Amino acid sequence: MFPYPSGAGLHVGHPEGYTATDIIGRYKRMKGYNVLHPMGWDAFGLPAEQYAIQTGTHPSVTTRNNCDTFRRQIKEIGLSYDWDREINTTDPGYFRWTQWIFIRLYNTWFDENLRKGRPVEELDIPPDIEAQGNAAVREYTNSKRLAYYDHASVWWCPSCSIVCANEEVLTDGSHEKCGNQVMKRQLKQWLLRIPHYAERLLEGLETVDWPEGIREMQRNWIGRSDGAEVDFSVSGSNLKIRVFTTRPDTLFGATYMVLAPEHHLVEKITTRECRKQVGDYIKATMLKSDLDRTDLAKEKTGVFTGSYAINPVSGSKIPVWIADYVLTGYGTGAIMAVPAHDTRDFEFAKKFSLEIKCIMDPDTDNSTLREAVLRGDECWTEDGKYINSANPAKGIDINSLNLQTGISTITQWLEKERLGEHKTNYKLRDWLFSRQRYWGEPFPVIHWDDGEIEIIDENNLPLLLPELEKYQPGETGESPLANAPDWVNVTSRDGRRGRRETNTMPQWAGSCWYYLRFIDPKNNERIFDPEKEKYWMPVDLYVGGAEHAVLHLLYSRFWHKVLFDLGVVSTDEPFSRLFNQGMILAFAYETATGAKVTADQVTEKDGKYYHSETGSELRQIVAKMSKSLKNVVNPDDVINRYGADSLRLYEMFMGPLEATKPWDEKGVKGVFNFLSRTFRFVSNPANLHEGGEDPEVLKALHQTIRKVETDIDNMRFNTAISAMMIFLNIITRKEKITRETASLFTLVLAPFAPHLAEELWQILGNAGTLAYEPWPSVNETYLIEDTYEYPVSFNGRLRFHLPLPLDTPEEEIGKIISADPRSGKWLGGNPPRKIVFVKGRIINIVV
RNA sequence: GCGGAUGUGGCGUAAUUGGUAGCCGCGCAAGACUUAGGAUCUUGUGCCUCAGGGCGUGGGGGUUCGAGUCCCUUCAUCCGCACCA
Repeated sequence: MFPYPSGAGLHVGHPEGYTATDIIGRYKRMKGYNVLHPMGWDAFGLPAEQYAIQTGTHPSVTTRNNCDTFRRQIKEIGLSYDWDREINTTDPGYFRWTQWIFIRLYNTWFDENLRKGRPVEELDIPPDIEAQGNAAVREYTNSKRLAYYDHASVWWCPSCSIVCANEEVLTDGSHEKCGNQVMKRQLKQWLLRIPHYAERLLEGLETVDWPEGIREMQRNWIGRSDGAEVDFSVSGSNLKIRVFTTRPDTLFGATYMVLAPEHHLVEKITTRECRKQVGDYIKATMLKSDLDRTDLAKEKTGVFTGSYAINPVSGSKIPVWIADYVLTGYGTGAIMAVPAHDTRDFEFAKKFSLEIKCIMDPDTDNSTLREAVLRGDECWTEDGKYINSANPAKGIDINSLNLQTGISTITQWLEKERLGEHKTNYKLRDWLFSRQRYWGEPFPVIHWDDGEIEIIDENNLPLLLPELEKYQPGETGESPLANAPDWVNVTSRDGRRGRRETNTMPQWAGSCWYYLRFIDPKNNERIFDPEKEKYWMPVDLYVGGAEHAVLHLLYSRFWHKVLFDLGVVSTDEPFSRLFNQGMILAFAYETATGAKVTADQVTEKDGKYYHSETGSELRQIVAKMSKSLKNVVNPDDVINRYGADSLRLYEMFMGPLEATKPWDEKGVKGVFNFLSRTFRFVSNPANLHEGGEDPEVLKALHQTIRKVETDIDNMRFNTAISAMMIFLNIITRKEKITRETASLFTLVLAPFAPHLAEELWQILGNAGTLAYEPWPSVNETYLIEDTYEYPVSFNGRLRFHLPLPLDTPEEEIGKIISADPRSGKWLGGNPPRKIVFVKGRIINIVV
């Protein structure tokens, strides 16, 4: 995953994944593969803009400087990127195509029958819409587009005058940048209809080689749930309240209903007597943040509307309440409450003394619990046998059925009676796709004064950002782009007036498709050459942090599927294999009062840590690297002290790539020692000879080649390095190896420590670079063993070792063991009861 | 609460996937070389030990000739999600 080039430069966490793919890239090249290993910059984003507000420096200047720093640092690490393919999301030659994709989204609708996106030109307009004229047709078309413009409720930070993404709002409802409370606000926004692709996004997860945890997180985020929608009529009116439930089987236990405070029927059904309390409650709800509303520690709240609904199966009158535990954005924004069999409804019913009617005899051995459930004193959400669940007059009876058959029986009945229908719901919501910022891709959109939205012709892309005097956002929720009237105001040839869209796209936009542009980064005619796309896609290996588990990886998959439906790309999924590298933590030190101390001011003595100047004792903690903890490790410092190869090697030697692990400079010293010893040994002519190679060295060499190649294939770089260390220890003991062996070992080391390996390659008298030398092939004949040192155990306890030819027949083992003088002690004069012999593994004697 | 993962020496970790627990590295100890060592090299290093051995992979139980690995149970830590009906 490409980085956001921050002003702070790289920390040692960045090169972890980069080194891993670099090793694989170099190794695969040696194996003869054509490798696409590129790098670029996800360079739109808020920090450069905040800096512009403070200093007036144009974000492009800040961005360029930051990219220069990142590029320099990455080059110093020796990452073998193809720099001809470098891309930058802020480059007009790049974001022109981001805008192009937006236009594609705008001009696409989702065909539910074919389950794919199609151009809006292919959208059938229903005759009754057609008959209503152009405006109706336009509205209908807009309601189908994957990108649409509408009112949306967004987080707003009044202190920064800026809209915040959900992830920028902390748990206590404050803005992470300034600490002030954010509020909800209605603004006209661009949204993308990602939920249309929910099912496709779920299905695709089954086809990719991704970590199970990430796939599960995406499934949870998409949040498919199957159930039914059921209509409840309001007593004394012809209004109907539709609810969504995953448990239609508990309909007989529905003793009240709850609407979300924002539900459109609330006003209509609230009786005059209840108007004040309902109004007050709605007002109070609006003031609460979403986070307050979902806080489980808080008691449930709600008020009665004064109206009753009719339970469609039992015919009984049940009260209708409003409560903020029912969310407006999910399902129908209304529920039937079954307190006996839903924990949330149970809590609510207890608090407001509502009826709790048990309709299921629980499957449990706990008789106290069972009786409590039957009395309505406890809540039961699992399986059992239905009771009180029949209404002969309506022809429905599910008594004595279990949960699974109960759900299907009652759903079929509901559909037959036209009271409801089977329904699948998703948690996934429309994606809020615009931000009130300057430093992002401008939307290629004009809003004409008559309300029409016009998309700029794609031949006129890119639409560039205007130059600004000030980057401060407007007071009213307008983007800083509103400060550029010459840019914003447009007049058509026929005199029609309009304004350009002043929102910009979120940072996700550029990163949603960057992997595609690497295929053909300089193409000015099209987004990429389709032939090249077919050649390279899908991405064979995508390495990045788990923090992008949902957002980036879900958004990318969504865009990719739309592009696939439109025939722009040739694969349904973009990333065949995903690997998450673990986070690198670092030691931090703090004084008794909690003040943080940088590592260079810490002295270690007898396992304790002291401040170098004050001498006071410090506490060592392991934590994520951050400025506030003063524990950020800069790769520049590591390179200055130990060299780039040591940095690379330690990044990989620390532990498994997927593990979270703490950075420890002592560990860098370990791999530095290994590289130094390698250099001293191989570069010393006294250690090299031209004769035949010692068979033990040959065997060790070929074992090492085998181990390193299988480890690279499995992304287990830590054990590959360990194998090379073992080989060095062996040849150091042998004191002399052939020049040939030294060269082959150098090639094995090359993907990990390319700088040192090149140096050794030349010292060994080889021509040119080793970068394109073929990877050494394993000669199996050197690996064949004829004897094996068997561990001999008695009752599973290892007692001694016994070297035997590998072709020793099993029948002879007993004799050999009995004949061994060491056996007597463990046999204790008895014959072995049983001998377990596993060829080439172990011998175990049961006494 | 739900979901995912992880628990192995003083530390980072390894273990042919049911077959010798602790490879490799750090640290530590002793020694060599040295004016010197935060350089280099050698040796040792899980714990206990009456020196024969015993005990050891978070705890308890089980399967097996044999368990870090499989099963049951329990505890702890980390990461996600969280009133989604």
